[in-house]
Amino acid sequence: MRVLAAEVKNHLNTEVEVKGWVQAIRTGGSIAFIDLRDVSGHVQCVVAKKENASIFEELRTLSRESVIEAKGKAVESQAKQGYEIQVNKFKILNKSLAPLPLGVVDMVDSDIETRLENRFLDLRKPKILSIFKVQDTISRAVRQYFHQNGFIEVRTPKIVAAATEGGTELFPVKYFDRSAYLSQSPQLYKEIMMSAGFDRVFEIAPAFRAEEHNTTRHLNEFTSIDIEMSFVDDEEAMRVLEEVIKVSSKMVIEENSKELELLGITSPKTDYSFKKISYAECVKIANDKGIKVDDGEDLSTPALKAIGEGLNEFYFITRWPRKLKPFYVQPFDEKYSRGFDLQFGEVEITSGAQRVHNPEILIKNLEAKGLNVESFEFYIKAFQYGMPPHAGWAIGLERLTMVLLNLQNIREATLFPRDRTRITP
RNA sequence: GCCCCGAUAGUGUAGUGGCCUAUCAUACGAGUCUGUCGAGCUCGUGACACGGGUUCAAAUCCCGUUCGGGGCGCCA
Repeated sequence: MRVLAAEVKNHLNTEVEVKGWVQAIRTGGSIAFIDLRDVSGHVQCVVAKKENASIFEELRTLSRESVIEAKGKAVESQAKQGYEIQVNKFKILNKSLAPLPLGVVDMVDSDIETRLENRFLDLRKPKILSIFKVQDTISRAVRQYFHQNGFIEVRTPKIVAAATEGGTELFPVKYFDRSAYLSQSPQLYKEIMMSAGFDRVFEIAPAFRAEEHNTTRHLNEFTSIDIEMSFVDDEEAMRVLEEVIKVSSKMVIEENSKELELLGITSPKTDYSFKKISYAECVKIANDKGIKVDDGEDLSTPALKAIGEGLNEFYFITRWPRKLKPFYVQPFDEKYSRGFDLQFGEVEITSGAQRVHNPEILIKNLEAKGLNVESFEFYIKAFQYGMPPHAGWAIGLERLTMVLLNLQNIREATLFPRDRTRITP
């Protein structure tokens, strides 16, 4: 019966069997130690030559990162962990080649490129694994929250006929004898689900953007956590968003203390204030800090840096000018909209809004943005037979992971990032 | 789409026209060692991305190619 490395301490003075990777080998003339690592952690295994010469020989000639199974008695010892396994049975399940393309526990760090090229090895590092354990907690927390609050999980098509929002570039795909695109966002479909009467939906799914951006916060394929709610306004959507983030960071703190420590997050913040700053205020703040922004112009990265400076904190930017937001965003007045962004420092985490629910206004907005109304017919139709008022938003899972863990590059928060130059591994 | 930068052993680096037969660490290999845990010690293997040019002389300067990193725009 296999025991995980982290569980060995609960089986002292009994025979245990562990399976995993040989992380380190330290040999003396007649005693050999190996650190065996699995998903839970690592444990020291020891063999003395005089007690078992053949195992001793086999152990000392192993290559690092080979996969083995070892049986023996778990005992208290002078090992750093306070216990170890005295191996009496041992089997190599698969040898590793040497030297390794990158060291799993070496003193020297590798470049991000080397790491991503050899991601299977990079991911063996307990610290890197921790990122994805935390990401798992986040997605579990948001799912749990949604299910507890009346949301239905849905799946919308990722192959679409045309651009949904304009603006961003799409990846074309061949669809039999027609051309189609990879979906940039489930926006139109989750709104149609409001017309369908599902009341509240969420979807956690990939989104594809064909922009040739080359930054530490953009991916060409990312995971979008999308929601849409009927009969609510922008304020309620922001309240739900705030709760979702609080609930997930709380669960991370509760369940991932070991991982947070490995990642160097010693005192995770819990009391985010979720201040609301209007677009107009943001323009003023940026200009006061010497970053010129004209009223009505989009907030540039330097402007967002100035606004987010020193704010190690989530905050909303609300009341965006209508002309800066997509056609489906509900107007607030002549000039402003009910669209909002959630920022963490300079990074945009979420974009959301109360949506237009009146089909005439929708058509007017489409025309005003220069979009082809005909190609949105399937969508507009859903508005013409009883569409409730609704609001929603989308969070980038990788971006959320990134800011909660203070990662410097979004690729760190993705197993196999798809960026400007990478489609493999 | 625009702009900037980089490429030296498996990994990460030093190097600024001659002292480079290329530094150091780590990894790897051999040896040594009964309690290691970043093991120690001895010895060894191993690299200037590719192509052209300048020069008496190029890792170093120039041009091109390839690969990569980053900033802006845009966005999650």
